[in-house]
Amino acid sequence: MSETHAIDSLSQRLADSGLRATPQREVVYNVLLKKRDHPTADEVFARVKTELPTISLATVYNCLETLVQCNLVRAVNFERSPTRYCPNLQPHAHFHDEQTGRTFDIDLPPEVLNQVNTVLPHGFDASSVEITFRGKASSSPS
Amino acid sequence: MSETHAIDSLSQRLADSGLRATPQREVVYNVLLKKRDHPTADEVFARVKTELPTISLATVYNCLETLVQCNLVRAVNFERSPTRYCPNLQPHAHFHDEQTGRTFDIDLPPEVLNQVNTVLPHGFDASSVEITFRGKASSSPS
DNA sequence: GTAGAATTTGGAATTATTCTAATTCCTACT
DNA sequence: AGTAGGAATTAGAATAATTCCAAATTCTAC
Repeated sequence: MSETHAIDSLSQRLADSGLRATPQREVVYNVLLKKRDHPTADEVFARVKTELPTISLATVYNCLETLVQCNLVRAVNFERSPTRYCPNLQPHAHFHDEQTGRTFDIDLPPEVLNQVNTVLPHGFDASSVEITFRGKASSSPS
Repeated sequence: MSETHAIDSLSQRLADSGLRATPQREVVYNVLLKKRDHPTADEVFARVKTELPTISLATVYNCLETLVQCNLVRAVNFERSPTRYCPNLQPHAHFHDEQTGRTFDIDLPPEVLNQVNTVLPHGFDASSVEITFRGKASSSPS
């Protein structure tokens, strides 16, 4: 996928959501496409500034959020909300209810855990896995 | 598992790591065992204060970190480090190299994704799943 | 009992992010 | 072409979560 192509799809996506394709948004998106090392907002800010020296950090945050909303970018460590603690040491996943903010433990059968571990290529040695669902919990146990 | 029992295992675990069993650590741990709703550090602080009114927030953070290190507690939203962004929209997991701090995309075959989704009980409607490995990446591509 | 280490404390500092209000930029309409 | 009104950007202040620090306290071992 050429960069220009990608930018076209950016304009398209933005337009679909009734948003404008601005230079800032384009440069932010390009920066993400060019070096796919999961940069932080600060790192994006630094890279974008070489092309748009007057851009502000707030704009970078705005653009990133816009791109996430348009489904062009994923935020990897969501949850700027505080770290949560749980004493359940059995292998389990978490379900985060987006409406209530509550977090539920979801039992994780060994065979599922095993299969998940098979996706790691040679050379990746995982000491832990975290599986987090997000969505709506309709019937809510305790 | 009775509470007393749990506290015994707490002393044990702490001792194993050459750490002391203090009232603060015990109360923090008990608070986590008593109400398993994945509280934040602030919430733990509030609950602990009813029993130890003079405890400080810094101590709560210290105790929580100690408990996590002793493998008695899991931190659910690790990563107090900044949110990271990636333009890869294919279903994929992430591998976080604890030594270098780098994050790698790990391809996620549909059948694995499907199996992961089967763990959700009735009433949980997930709009997204996040799978994050942590560990050591020995051979490191790109 | 006392030295030395571990722990706790309160407050300051830091970090990531969001808010705010003012300005600039577009777009659509005349 | 000129302008009203909304969208986007900007800089800096504000906030929230967490960590740091230095002093006081508490243990533990001798």
